[in-house]
Amino acid sequence: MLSQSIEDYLKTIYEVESSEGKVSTSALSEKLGVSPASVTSMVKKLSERKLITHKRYQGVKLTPAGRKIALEIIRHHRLVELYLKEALGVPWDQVHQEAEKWEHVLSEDLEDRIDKFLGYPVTDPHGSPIPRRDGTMIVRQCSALVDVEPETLVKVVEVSDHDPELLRYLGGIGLYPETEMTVISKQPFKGPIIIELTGKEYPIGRNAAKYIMVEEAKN
Amino acid sequence: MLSQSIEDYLKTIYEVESSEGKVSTSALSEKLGVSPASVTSMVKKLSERKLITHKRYQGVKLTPAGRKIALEIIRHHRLVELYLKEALGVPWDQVHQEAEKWEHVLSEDLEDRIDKFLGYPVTDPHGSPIPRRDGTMIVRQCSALVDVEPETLVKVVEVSDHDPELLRYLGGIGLYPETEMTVISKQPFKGPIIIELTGKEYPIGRNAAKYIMVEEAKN
DNA sequence: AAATTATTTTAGTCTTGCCTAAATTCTTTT
DNA sequence: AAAAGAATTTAGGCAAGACTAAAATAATTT
Repeated sequence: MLSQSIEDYLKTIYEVESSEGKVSTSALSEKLGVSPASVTSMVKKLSERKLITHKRYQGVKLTPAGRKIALEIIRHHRLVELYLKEALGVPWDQVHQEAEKWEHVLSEDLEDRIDKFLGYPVTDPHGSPIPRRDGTMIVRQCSALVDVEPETLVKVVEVSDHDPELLRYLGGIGLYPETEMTVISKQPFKGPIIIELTGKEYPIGRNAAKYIMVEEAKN
Repeated sequence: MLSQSIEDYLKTIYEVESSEGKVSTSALSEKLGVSPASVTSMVKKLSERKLITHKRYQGVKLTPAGRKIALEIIRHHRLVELYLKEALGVPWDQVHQEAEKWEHVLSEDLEDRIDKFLGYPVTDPHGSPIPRRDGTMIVRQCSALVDVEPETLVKVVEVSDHDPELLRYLGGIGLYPETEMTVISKQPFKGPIIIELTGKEYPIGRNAAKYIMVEEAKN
């Protein structure tokens, strides 16, 4: 059995690896809310257990074994998120923090029951793909809303779950995964991006727009 | 926030207090699967926090504050047991071990949602009463099956959840809380108790019969 | 290239919750 | 009432996982 701490590290390493490529001690320190020194010592332990590889001063990489575990945890997390929303009506801005705790206590049996209950879903409430049980995951090609040219019809693929406030705002205007919308304009001087959705226009800050992933919709 | 360990201690103290009256270090040591010395040191800590009172060599007692917490944990445990059975079809002999983990990670919000989903239930799948949110609990008057005189019609009130094997056996013969059955005879020399249930007769070992609580049914 | 700054690692501590072995205290038996 | 036995507590340690402060290394600026 792995400790909750180890599971959190592996999950976070996977996430940083996907979003930033390189996984530095300081990045982990920041994401995990733990001192850099603590990261160094845990990194040492994970290396000894062959869950990651590490070269001093050069960041870490998951081994296949480590990646498998990371994806199991992420699978738990995303299944739980969707389950809480579907079965218990938990609002989508709250599912993340609940799932942070549940992901560590989900048995295989319960995982299967939840998976079945949900009809073997492929994405969570934020549009993130749910890893399959065998440790594979289908990643959809998409770009950040902030990088899209104006006058493009796009479909929302995924929204970051890290900021509940953003999620509440987006939910409020009806912006969910699979929603189609048009990018109207990008205001100058780092101003907001204006989108049109169900006939109305809304501003989205550039920063927020980094966390909204979209794909071009065929017209 | 209380550690999982502290929550387990308080819950166990409550349970031993109810079933045995006195709560000795060794009883806790046994139930918690921990050395007596470890119990002593945790007891010291819980006393300092005013969650229990303790007189050297004389056992411990919950304070009102400690009892409140114990009942919250037990409420979580029992709600989760019932939820897993009702919502996800987990067999009644497995819900206990799952709930042992979930009870520690259930938020107030989720507790309420589950409670509502279940229609504000008053007992768990084993017939144990679910404590109310205010820390009160209704205890039903009942006696152990092993103490019932033959030729009595009884109704099952509660079955201990500590032994999955027993639960599977009982489930197999259709013996659940609220089931009515007749005690036919008690075989001599500590032999089994014979009960009749839906027209068939079944033997129940004396030891098992200690863990089946019943009340006299009005004929 | 040297100096400054930023990142990472080492060294040494702390807390929690467990352990074993030994000492104490209570209980029961003789 | 003394001895034997059982239960409890004390003493001293260990592992996990965090911390701070200081040292080492890398990266950037001058």
